Amino acid sequence: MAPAVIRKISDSTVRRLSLYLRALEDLGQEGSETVSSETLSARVGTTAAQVRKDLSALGSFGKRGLGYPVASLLDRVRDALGLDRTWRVALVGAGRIGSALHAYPNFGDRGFRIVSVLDRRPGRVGDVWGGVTIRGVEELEDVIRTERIEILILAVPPEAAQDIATRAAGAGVRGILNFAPVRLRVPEDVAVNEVNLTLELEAISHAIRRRIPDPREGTP
Amino acid sequence: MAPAVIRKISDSTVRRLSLYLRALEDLGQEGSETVSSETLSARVGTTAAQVRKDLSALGSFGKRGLGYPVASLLDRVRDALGLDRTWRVALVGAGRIGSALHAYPNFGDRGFRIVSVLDRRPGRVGDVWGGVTIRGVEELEDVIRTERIEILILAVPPEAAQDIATRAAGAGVRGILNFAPVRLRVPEDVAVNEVNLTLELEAISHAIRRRIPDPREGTP
DNA sequence: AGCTGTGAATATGTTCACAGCG
DNA sequence: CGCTGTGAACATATTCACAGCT
Repeated sequence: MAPAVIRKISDSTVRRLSLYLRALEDLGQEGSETVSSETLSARVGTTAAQVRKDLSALGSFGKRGLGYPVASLLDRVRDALGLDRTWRVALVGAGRIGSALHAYPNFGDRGFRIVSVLDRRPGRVGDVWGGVTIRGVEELEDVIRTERIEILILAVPPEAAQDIATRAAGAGVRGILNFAPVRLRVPEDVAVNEVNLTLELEAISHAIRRRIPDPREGTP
Repeated sequence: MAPAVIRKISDSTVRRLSLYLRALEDLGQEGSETVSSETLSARVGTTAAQVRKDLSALGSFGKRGLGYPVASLLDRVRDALGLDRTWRVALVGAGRIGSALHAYPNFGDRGFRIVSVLDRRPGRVGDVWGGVTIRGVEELEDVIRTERIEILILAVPPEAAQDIATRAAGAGVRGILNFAPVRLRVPEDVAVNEVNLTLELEAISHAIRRRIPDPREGTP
């Protein structure tokens, strides 16, 4: 069962698969047994052809004339995203962003379990967050090994990020989600994803400027 | 003098401009008067050719044999991103993510000023965050107009996001940074950027799986 | 008929390579 | 020389369009 993913899945397709997943969960909830590429594309804001191309990377199993069976498509998409298991995640940085991420319910729903929290500041160490006691960042390697951490969420100041990433990679972490606005250098076999919040606002700022000027501009 | 937008700048270039900006600020801080495409590319993790292509969209003013003057390049990049001014931003959603974003220092450094905070929950309304009193979300249109809000940061539950986006667009907001995992439908003249935290973790999960194939997945 | 799956066509983004200026 | 600026080559991603299954 569950044949391996056959084709190479591109980055942009992977990101859309994540969107399809959410839409499919909703459709399942609503009782749909089957869904067409047209319907799915409308839900996530792309085209029907794009959906078919993306899903064809998971193998062909849509029913012509009918659409895709929601339940098995859900399974396939979850498999392709590696969500057919739970992931052991550590959060480094117990500041405001760390706190928000720790409480973010969607992570747990998708199988990402934050099983450890670390912080540099002695004042934070020993605090308990939802049953997890915050440990000092000097214990990083130890935590990764004994807790079998695979993914690290980095929510620390930029100047601390590279050192932690290097140590984490050395201790065997396989992926890092980085919120610090610095480009991390890590070994090739560690997957890194950067979330740069200021960049997102700057992209909006640029887009607004390129569009039709705001009629209110110039009015005091 | 108003910044002359010369060429159409692609989305991927805009995102890299934001990275160059941070690198250039660092370089300026370190006292560099000039920087080569090679050096800049190394700092942000791209290629020298890519940097030159990107910067050529801002007009040609690098010095051959020398590189780009850091100070004027900074100005050009800021202009291109629309950062030669401050932006009036409202934050909707005073939960954990909202709280983290409100305290995020980088926004203010780049000219994004959160001048208003709104929340749906009566228990939050009236609280004061850094000098800003939280108002009820029913006052959204009023706040946008009287406070001249141009950009909205949406940090509300997914089921509330579309309604707020629609109302905000109607009241004249020009851009929305959306943290709710739903695709917003807004008029064409409103710039939207989605930040989907679960998607970022899922992309990592997929990448980890692709790198070292699971031994069970060997069957052809 | 209805809708998928996919090559072929197109569009967009990246890298190459080199002419030309300081 | 060294390094930019850029057309041309290449690589990727998206859209089209239609043959073929159910």
